Amino acid sequence: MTSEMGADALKATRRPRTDALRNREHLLAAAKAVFSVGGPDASLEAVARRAGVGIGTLYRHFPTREALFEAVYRREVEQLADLAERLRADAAPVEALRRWLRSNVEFVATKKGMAAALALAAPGSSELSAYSMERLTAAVGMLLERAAAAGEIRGDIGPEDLLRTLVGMCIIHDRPGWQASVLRLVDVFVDGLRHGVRTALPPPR
Amino acid sequence: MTSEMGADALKATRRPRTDALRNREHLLAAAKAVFSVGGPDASLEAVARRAGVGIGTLYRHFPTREALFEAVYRREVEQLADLAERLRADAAPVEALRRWLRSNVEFVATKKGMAAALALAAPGSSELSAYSMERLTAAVGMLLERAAAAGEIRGDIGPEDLLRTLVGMCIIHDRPGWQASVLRLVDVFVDGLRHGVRTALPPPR
DNA sequence: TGCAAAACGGAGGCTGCCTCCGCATACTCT
DNA sequence: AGAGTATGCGGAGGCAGCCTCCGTTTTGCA
Repeated sequence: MTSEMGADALKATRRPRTDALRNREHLLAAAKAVFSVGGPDASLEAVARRAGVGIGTLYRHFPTREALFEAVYRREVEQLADLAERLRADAAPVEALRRWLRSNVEFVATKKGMAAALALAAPGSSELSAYSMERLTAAVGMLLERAAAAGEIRGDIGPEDLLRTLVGMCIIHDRPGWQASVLRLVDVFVDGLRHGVRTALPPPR
Repeated sequence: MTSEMGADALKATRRPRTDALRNREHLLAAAKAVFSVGGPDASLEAVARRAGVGIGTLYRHFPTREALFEAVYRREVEQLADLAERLRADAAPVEALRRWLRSNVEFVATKKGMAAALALAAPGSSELSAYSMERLTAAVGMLLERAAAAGEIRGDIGPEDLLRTLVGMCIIHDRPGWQASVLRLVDVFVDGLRHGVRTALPPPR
């Protein structure tokens, strides 16, 4: 606690062992594969087996199922966030929003079970996927606000709502050709956003 | 197969024992309660315990988790289908559609974990909830077609898509006040449906 | 009243979750 | 280079839930 640990105690901790890093990578790759097929309830022991490590090792690296999830998706989420940034520069407000949503559909398409996993994760444990939701919310929120500021869409729809709607649209589909349906739904929704700006508020009741 | 079973063989089978009927009711009530709290992965043994029957009895009545699910929801689904029928008589096409969707949100609001359960059930086993989906699809499809035939909404959105979108909108929400958000989302979507009818097809890309 | 069909219920085998701890290994310091 | 030790490994084991199977009990019909 005192003496030689001194000032650099924070960074002086030994850097992780190479085998630990290697195993961590193996686990992430295995988890991605297993969850993609088996969905959110896939066996963690199967993940460990596939990664070629013991179950104990899995739990040391990722103490909870949710922690593993979040780690797997962190990178993918980054990509989506970056895409939003790029679209902001490249496209007109509403069009950028529309394209981002469409890209999201394609992204989900490659994941199968993962969409459900992510969706269920959010409400399940309050801790889980805080990062992912936060990042995506910020990304889409930026696009939303820009379009709203430009007066092109109604301004009372929040980024969380939009994200949830999107996830919901994707979550059930498993039959071939579902992507076309969802893309159409996205267009309908975006049209609805634009429409709302004209009539101020839609007739209640 | 022949002789005295004769013509009324179909109805001549002994009618179910009273205890069997009673236990079945108990199981359905228990399942509704347990699933509402614990979500789709709640313990079936907990359901049996709550119903005051053995686990074997549960499995005899409902051979699979999905069968139990479907049975629980059959009645609730009926109510929604009936509502669609009533709205058809009472409201203008688009307004009927909007109200039905809004009622659905309120319905889901009282179920908590059940929404996720239903959503996950559909893709999980091909057999499951066939009835429910079919019934609701028919109900909302009727409203959709009526509005489309009246030329008030675009015609290329199917009832399944609409249902999935709706479920998706509801699925994540757990915080207080979420209903208001979802009701707004529903309005946005309906606006989008109406808007689409004017511009024929939205600009792709 | 008697008896067979129908239903009951829980023991038991299986799998997955997660913890715990003795053993192996890779850094660090001399 | 060598030794010492923190760090990581991995699986055994306890627990809970899933589902099956079968001996026992109950009920309805004759």
